Amino acid sequence: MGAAKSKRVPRAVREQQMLDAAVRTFARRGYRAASMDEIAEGAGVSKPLVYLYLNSKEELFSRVIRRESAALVAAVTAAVEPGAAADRQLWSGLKGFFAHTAERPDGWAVLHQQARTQGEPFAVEVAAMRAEIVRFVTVLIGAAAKEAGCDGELADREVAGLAHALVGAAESLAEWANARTADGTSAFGVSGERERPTAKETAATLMNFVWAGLGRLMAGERWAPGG
Amino acid sequence: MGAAKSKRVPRAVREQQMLDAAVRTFARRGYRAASMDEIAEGAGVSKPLVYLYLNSKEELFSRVIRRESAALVAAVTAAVEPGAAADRQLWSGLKGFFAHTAERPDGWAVLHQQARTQGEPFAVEVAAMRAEIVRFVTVLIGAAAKEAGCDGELADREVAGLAHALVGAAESLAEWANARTADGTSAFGVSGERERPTAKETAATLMNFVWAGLGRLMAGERWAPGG
Amino acid sequence: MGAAKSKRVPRAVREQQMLDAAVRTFARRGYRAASMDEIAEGAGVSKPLVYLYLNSKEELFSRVIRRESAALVAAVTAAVEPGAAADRQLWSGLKGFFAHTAERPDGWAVLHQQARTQGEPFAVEVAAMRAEIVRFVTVLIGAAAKEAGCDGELADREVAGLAHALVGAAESLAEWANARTADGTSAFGVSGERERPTAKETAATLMNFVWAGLGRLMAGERWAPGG
Amino acid sequence: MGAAKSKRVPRAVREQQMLDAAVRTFARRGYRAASMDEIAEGAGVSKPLVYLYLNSKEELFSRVIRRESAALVAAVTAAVEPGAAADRQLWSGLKGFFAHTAERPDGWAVLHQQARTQGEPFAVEVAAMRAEIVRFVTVLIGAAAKEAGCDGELADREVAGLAHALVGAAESLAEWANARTADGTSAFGVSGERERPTAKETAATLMNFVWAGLGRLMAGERWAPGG
DNA sequence: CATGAATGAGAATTCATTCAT
DNA sequence: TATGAATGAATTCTCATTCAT
Repeated sequence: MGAAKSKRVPRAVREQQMLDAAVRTFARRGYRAASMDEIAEGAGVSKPLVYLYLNSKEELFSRVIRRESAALVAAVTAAVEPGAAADRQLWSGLKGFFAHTAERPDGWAVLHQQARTQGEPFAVEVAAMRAEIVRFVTVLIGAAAKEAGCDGELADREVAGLAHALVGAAESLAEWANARTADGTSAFGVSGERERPTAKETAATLMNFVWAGLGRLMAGERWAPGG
Repeated sequence: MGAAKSKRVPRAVREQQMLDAAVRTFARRGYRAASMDEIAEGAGVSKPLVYLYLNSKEELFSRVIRRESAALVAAVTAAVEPGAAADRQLWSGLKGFFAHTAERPDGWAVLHQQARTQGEPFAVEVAAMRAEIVRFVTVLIGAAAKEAGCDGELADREVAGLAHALVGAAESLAEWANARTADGTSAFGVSGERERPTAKETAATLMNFVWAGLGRLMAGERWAPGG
Repeated sequence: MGAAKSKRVPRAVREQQMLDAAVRTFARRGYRAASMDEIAEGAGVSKPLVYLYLNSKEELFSRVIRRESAALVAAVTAAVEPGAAADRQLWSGLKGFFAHTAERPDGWAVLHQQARTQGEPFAVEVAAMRAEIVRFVTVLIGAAAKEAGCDGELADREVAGLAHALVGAAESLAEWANARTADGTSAFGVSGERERPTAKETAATLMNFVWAGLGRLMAGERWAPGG
Repeated sequence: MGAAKSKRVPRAVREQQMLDAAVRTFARRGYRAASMDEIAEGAGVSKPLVYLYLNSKEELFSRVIRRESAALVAAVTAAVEPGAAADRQLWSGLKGFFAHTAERPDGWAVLHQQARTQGEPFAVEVAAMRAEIVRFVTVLIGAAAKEAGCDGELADREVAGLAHALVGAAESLAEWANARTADGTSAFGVSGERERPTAKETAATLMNFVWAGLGRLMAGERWAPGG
């Protein structure tokens, strides 16, 4: 386990190795339970070197959060087709999101599960990235409404709510799709009754659900307790 | 601070005091960062007594999870009207859920944020409760489909997916509605631009969104990438 | 070495044992080089107990400084005869000072050598005690001048300077008299050419020198480079 | 910060730069708290170079002590007028001493405060220099006694004691005159009520006090408790 | 002459847990 | 029923020191 013994590596490379190991460890153990010893060993270096380059556990965690945040945003951004219709943009964005989170489950776990539950210094960093994505989705939904020619039907407030719900649902699905048991194996086994869904399938499920609801709402239909 | 000094309290009562303190502490600090010292002080007893009754930190956390899980399930169960139509049952269940999580934010935080991120022994316990709720919702959606006379349109698999998404969305909203700032105060202040939403409002928002989408899906409409 | 194994000792007693060990260790090694491990072992307890009672190395050092300061001031205060003539008071105070520093060489080393060289938080505490003693000596010299009927001859500024010099000289002599080699043995051995001087002798030496100079100055005699 | 980047500097020069940085750092932080990192950075070189030239922290500190000791002795020696009367020699020596310590406060702090409190290897080195100075002063006082024609009055032992006291007093005054606050600024500010005294003033203060006392003692006058 | 990369050893501090009463 | 006294085992972080280039 750990990287193959490779001495005298340039700093930039070593730092990435350390961040890689840190992502793994933080994802599996959580911020507090992760030990710098384990991270150093995972990176194939001694602890002092980790401190020399990353200064402290707190800063290391911050660096991890920032790197994974940036990677996620980049993946989603790269996936969308700029000029396309709103629904296509949303669709491609979702595919990109699910593909990225499936590819880097540890990174996603750190962002979604660990960073958000560690309070002030860290939760804020993830919140910022999340806000950026919500904003993007809000714009898309607004555009879709306009394209559908139903400007007045959806209040801004409602659009924002929908965006928030959509993002939340996507996060939930991503977590579920990447679920893994404690021993690190996938929760979807050959012996299990179902296979791990592909990013495309997951995106379709969500898109389907959301777009249908959206259509009705734009048509002015609401649910009421009385009904 | 803590309970007023009261000696010779019967065991059952003391245990509840301890669990109360533990919920508070685990919610605010997380499992690892919470110290048995703080919990004992919060309960107004000495540490050895906590160990005498609850045996270990791990067992204490388990007990907390089980107590809060049971309370949540009980609250939701008590809220639904047994004989009513599926949509009304869902609606009242959601109200019950949001009301309970709003009333016991620490309990919800322990279940949703802390227990799930601590791996094997604990995550499993919450997962069991969650599965129970998902099953309940699945039945409701199935019933709704039958009531709407569209048996064949929704595959079982799809129903399950919808139930999962619905539960996930509800969790997301509950977390958001109970958000608190680092200093422990509510994120929705008198001076803020918006008030903390009531359980009823939150339930309505979700119900609206979900029911609309559900209706369309049951009518056989789907979104397809082809546009 | 260390206290005999004695379990279950009341807190107040244990704290004194810890402070005793700390004085020894700080005196021999200096603040930085002293390890909490060594102090704990010296006190015959485990490290966590030291932290439980004294909180941190810094606070432990503070407590040591305050305890030793108080003991020194108490010893000097107890030694002077309140109603006596100024010179007798000075004499008895000096005897008390040298006796105390001879009896507790480690305490004196901590105050005089270690605390003063550790900067802000600690140096200030010793400085306060020292200032108290300088003030006391200043008053005595002033009284002596008045008794000798030479009010105008000695300016206040000069009196203060003399007090300062006198205290400095006493400190210097105390350090010298208690000098010990690195292996902890007295610097004045049987085989050496001289015995360690008694407190009385040291006091006499200083008193003699100071009083003589003081007399001349009060008589208005000064040294001038031209001479 | 540190010296301007200048490559390929001859060894002798580099060593002095390192010693300069070391004096600064040891004076401000103490032996233990001073880090080789800080010293290297202060000297504007890499750490390995420091080790290449000075071998170890211990040896570096030794070199510092020896350099500063030698400088101090040289300054005092250069100041005295060889053929002059004893009192003039003492006077000029004191002036030289105070001038030197004022000019190199860090060097003096290392000798007087740090080296003496670090035990065996270092304390001995300063002690040796100090002994040399005490011997010099002893000779001067003896000469003065002879000049004053009072050979028998002062026992050798007493002369030695006086020399010791005189040196101690001088050290004390030097420390006091060079006192600096924690933030590194002089304790005597423009805004303060008094200016930092000049070397000449400090020397006069001490000379005055000592010479007066000395005179009386040589005249055979003693203080006795019986008073 | 000079340095970027790397580490073994040890420091302070915390915490879950137990013992004796 | 209840607790003051006590500790083994980590954990984060620092530092003097060396190697390969």
